Amino acid sequence: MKIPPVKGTRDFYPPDMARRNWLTDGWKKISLRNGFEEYDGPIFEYLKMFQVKSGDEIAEQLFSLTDRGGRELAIRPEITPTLARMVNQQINSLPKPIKWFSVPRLCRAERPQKGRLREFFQWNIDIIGSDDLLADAEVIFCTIDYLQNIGLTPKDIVVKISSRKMLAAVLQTIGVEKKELDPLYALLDKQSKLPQDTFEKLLAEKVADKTQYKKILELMTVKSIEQIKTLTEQNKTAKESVDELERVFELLNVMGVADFCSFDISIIRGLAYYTGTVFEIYDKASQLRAIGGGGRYDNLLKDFGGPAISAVGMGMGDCVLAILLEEKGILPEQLPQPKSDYFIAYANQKYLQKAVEITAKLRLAGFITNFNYKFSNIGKQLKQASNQNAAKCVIVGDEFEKNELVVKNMSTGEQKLIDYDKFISDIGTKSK
RNA sequence: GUGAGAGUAGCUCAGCUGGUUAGAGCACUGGAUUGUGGAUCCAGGGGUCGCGGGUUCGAAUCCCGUCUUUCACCCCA
Repeated sequence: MKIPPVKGTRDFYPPDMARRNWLTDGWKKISLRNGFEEYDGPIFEYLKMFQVKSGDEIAEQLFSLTDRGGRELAIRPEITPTLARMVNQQINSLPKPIKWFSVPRLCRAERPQKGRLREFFQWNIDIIGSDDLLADAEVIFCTIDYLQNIGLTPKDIVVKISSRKMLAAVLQTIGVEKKELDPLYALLDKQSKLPQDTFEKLLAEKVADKTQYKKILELMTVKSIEQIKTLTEQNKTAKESVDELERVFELLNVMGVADFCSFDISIIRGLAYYTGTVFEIYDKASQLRAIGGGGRYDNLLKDFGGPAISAVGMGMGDCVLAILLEEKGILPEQLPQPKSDYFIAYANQKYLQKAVEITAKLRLAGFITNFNYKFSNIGKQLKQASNQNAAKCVIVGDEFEKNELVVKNMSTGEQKLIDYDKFISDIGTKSK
């Protein structure tokens, strides 16, 4: 019986696994150098956990199960609720700000399409317990640090940044009621995906007041923060939020990553819990869906039964990123060759035993070492050695009668006779 | 949930206006080469042409259904 792989999942054959590791190792390396510590949680949680901040529609896109004790569980579709739970549990003993990162494997029962699968990996970084704009800037910097590190430039990607707080304040000065904000966000967020006339039509349906409608439309065309200052009569919150956003850009400039960043009023993010800075990373051509995104959220911990502590975070999935890197020719280049240190060849079946012994000694000393189970001629064994990218090949042959081995450097082709005892005593230990 | 395209060897695909035994490249195995690799040449293994039904003397090829997959919509934490 042939059982196919499950829809929306991937098999990672060794070359794929090498790429995946290259990607996730990069996430980890950059997180650490930006001062984040790694955490992880269980791959499943109570179903309820994922229903707290989102409705039933999202619950339909969960892989859920009932365990034998009747508990309703779900495989995690995101790690933020777990993070909130973990932080809440130890909130009083953790030094602030908490800077944590994770690379969880997540599952969502959505229909797969380009850049979206049912199982994927997502890099998450969060700074909890600081409302300083430095935290906002640091999260964005860390994100760019990674993207830049793997070879992407401002020609390839752009981080579009805006502020929920500012948008809310400005919309309110225009006259939009607070309770109308969320449904309006949903529409404004789609502006870039819709043809302009469709967008205008939908907006007109949503906003009955003609003056309001015009002002919103005008607001959504602004290209700089400067324009917003002059666009509306200022109220205190609006002014404050504009200053804050400018401060974030100033910090990003100081950090030397301003080339990657641009203000974009249409960045709102679907999620209701964002309260301040919001940002999304896109490929420059905007051909792909967002590579990642994040922002400041003030109520998340509280929603999970903790204190009202401000936080800012970012999430980036592996699917879209991999597509972009593939297109840019970065991923294939980076594919690490499986590399071994030694290949032990034997010229005659009677030396097999010795070859096994040498292999074991080298392995115990930390060297990646291989040999062939089945005897074949030296040419074949050398071919195998080069296929395995062995740095050196040791040949156990008739020289061994004189207590000698042939050690061949596989890249130069150079080979020499080495006394067996000397070879063994010189093995040393490979630094790990 | 809605719509469109695609399923032929391990992979990428050709063959498709029906016609004998279904092909190529890459990969794999063996040989040329019984002690010297990466190259080259030769040979070999590997297929229920996604599955089921229909039309036909004859179906990989045409028709219907079904499954899978890709892409788009919805959604996007």
